[in-house]
Amino acid sequence: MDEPVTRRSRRTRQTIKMSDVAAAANVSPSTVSLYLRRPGAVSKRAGVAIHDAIERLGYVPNLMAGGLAAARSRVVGVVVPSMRNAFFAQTVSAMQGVLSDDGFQVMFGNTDYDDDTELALVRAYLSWSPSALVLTGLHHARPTRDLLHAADCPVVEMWELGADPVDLAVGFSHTEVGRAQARHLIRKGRRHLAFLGARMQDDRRAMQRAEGFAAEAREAGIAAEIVQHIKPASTEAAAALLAKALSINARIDGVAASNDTLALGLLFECMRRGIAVPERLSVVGFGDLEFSAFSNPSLTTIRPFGDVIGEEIARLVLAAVEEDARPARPAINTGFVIVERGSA
Amino acid sequence: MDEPVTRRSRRTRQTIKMSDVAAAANVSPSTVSLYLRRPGAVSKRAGVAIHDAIERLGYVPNLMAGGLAAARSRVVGVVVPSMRNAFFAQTVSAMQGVLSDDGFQVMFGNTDYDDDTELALVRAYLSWSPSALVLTGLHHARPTRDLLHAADCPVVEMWELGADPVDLAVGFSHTEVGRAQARHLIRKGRRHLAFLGARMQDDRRAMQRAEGFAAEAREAGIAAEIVQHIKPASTEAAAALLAKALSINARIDGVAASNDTLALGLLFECMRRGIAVPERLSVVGFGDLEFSAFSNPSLTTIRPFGDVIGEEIARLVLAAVEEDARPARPAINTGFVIVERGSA
DNA sequence: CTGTTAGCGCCTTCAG
DNA sequence: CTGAAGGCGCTAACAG
Repeated sequence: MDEPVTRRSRRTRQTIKMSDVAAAANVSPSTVSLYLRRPGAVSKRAGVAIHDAIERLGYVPNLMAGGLAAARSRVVGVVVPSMRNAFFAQTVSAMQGVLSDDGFQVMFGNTDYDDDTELALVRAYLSWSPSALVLTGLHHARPTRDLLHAADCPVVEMWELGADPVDLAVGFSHTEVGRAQARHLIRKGRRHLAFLGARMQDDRRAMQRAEGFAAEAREAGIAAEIVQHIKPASTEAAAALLAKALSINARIDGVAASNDTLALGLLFECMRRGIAVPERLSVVGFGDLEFSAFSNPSLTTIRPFGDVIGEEIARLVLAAVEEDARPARPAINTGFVIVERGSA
Repeated sequence: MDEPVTRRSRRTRQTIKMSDVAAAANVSPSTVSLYLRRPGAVSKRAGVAIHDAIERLGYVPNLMAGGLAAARSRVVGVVVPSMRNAFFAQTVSAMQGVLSDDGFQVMFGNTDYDDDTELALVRAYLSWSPSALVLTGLHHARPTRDLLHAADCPVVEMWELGADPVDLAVGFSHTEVGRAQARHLIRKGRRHLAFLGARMQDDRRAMQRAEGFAAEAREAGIAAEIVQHIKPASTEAAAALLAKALSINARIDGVAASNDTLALGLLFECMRRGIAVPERLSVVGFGDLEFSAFSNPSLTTIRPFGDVIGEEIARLVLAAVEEDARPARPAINTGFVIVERGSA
């Protein structure tokens, strides 16, 4: 009666296969196959019989056999820097939601901002003959790019727009985001700006925002500093950045943060130091995280549409599968909006 | 010179296969296969020749063919309620990290707290002959449970410990978390407790925490209310819950929140209403989110070890694959700690 | 340690 | 609309 230590060895079970269903339904296996792929292409009678047999037998198709024969699997490989990042979690989540409705599965992996890891993941996904590959950003190591160009499936690069995508790009311009941040601060009467960034070495897109910010300020004839902190966003990073910015120019009255986590840290630091926000200092974030509306003052920030990116990609992938081709269309700009709240 | 609309049709490319590598290395295909699976089991000479041939030809193994022949794929199916939830994102991320080092891929899906979606995902994953299935929690619809019991791969249930797991469980006791929350408040001298929960209908585990909380209080001879709000955690939910709790018992001086998002909301609501935290009211959260340390006062909370859960599961899966069996061992308790900060 | 031999379960022409 | 035939690329005994 005791539970055995080992429940069941791998080869013990025998699964029901398509030919079993065919036999039970009195049709040939290829008719079952056809029914499964295009139910309409089979006579009503056969369809019903097959459906019943599947139910009765509890048939589960073997997707590896199917994929092998078709030289294509209903798998989409997704590569993100980090799933712990709420942005990408949201996007991947949304993508998975619409893809799974069409019977597609997502395989995903984190690169942790490492090019070699990205390459390894792309290699791994490629060996599943995926229906599409989705990567984050436009930058990839050379061998990765080569693989992607040689891949016989569509490649989607997300969360960044720019020159020379492999196939498709879905996202928005981070330069424009930076410009929007600067523009907003200037519109609020701020004349001494700074962009504060945490761990921007790893994050090309944060860097692009900083550059857009600086360019917009420059064109408006306003000075703007870019101040960086090596370590990731935290209360300490925020404190260090604020101190550094103010020491460079004590008159700074408007700052953009590389992301909301940092922006929130700045808000708390300001509170601690008795710096009035937004009277003395305006703060603009990026990301519109869950907590950005909670703070006091609440955070003015930029909202990207991470879920839209995911859905849009899913739609593109589905369309590409339909056409059986790698589309080369203009990129899709999912845009962003500025969410005006208390801090700026 | 223009970019064509269609880049490459699916069947145009022909991939190089194992037999090509074998020919190039002057060995038989099975030796290549063996080399790929157990490099040590092949002579040095052959190994080097094969390695070179693979590099030179840019061979990418076809994992579907391999999986079909082996009746098993190096895929782990992971089902979570929502990837947008930082807890699960962290766990899945950690799991993916260690699994991919061993050449395993994770397929993941969100259930959005829906039993039918969970069933569909389990079905889908099963058709890939996965090395393991990882689900969240111990509760599943009947047909799902049946499928899981019949599955010929290990099944891991995570983020919850309790009676009757399918195979393995990795997580901690939410009842104990609730008890710890109550105990902490009592130790701080609080005598009028309440557990405030947002959207607990969907979240069995939050409910378990509430029950543990109430049980601990009861055993200590202290009154404890459980107050619920239908909608998910937000500033509004926090305000409503606090009002309701205080209207039930104005003397309430210690509250536990079903999660940190709600707890943070409570902190802001207290600030708004001029309720001193922790002097007048102590607040304990659950989750130890990124922002829990940021608030002012900072949030005392319970830290689960989401990443440890993920790593532990990965290790179990790897071990089970090694043994080629479904292990039936005692569950793994990853525990939790109370992080004492300003709010309680 | 290496090669030979059979499939794995399904898809995809192609006839009927 | 249905069935028969062949093969997708690889693994897993087994024999040498």
